Amino acid sequence: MPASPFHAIADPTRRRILDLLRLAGPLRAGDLAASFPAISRPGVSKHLRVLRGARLLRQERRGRELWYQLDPQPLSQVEQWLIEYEKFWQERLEALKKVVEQKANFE
Amino acid sequence: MPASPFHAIADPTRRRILDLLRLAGPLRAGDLAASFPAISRPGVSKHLRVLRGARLLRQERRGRELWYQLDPQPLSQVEQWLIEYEKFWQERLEALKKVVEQKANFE
DNA sequence: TTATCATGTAACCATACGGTTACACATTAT
DNA sequence: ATAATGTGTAACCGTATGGTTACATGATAA
Repeated sequence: MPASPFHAIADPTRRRILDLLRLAGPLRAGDLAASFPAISRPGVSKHLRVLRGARLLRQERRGRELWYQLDPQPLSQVEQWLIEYEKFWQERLEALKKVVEQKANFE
Repeated sequence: MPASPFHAIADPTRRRILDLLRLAGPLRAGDLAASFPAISRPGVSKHLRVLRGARLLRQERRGRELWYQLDPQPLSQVEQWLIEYEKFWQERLEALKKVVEQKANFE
């Protein structure tokens, strides 16, 4: 079951992990764990597992180190879903604009 | 605790509820429940509660009926987060393009 | 070869989640 | 007044989630 990206990004810690990889480039599992002093290393490791399940991470083993890199591709699924809502609220903005203009004509 | 939109859209049933409201316009709680034969009415009601908590729904009482309407505004929070990733993969595509062109020069 | 390091996993725990049935409460219909 | 309708909530249940500590494994360092 390749977990959905919607579920993967629901957790704020997981979003921060993705942000770190996006901003800092590839990082080792230990680097990531060290970035979350409030959570134990295995705790972070479990989040990495979820992100891997959603295919949001690529991993490369270099000796005993494991480097993680962001693969944003599955996020396009979320983006696709959101696009329909952008259209929706664009229409609502258009409607609002008309109402405001209408009102302006009366003042 | 105004639940985050990230969490609200993590569940597929809740996404379908939002889709219904987006496509069909305002609907009564009962209409929505009827759209999910596999889930009991209180089950759907609990999903509505979560969506309300994320401020994704506006409700209007009309007699004993309760009409729900989509308010997509909080989704912009998700959109904002995603935009940074679009930039990121755009850059990766650019890089890929260059690599491919480079390769073409050698063949 | 032995110790150390980097990492994942297993087992466990408390809480959240998604579902159910039974109930409560207004509001409309009879 | 009483019945029926529309809706939310409480209590409960099994499973998932996010966290922990202890352990296993593979790769470098001494």
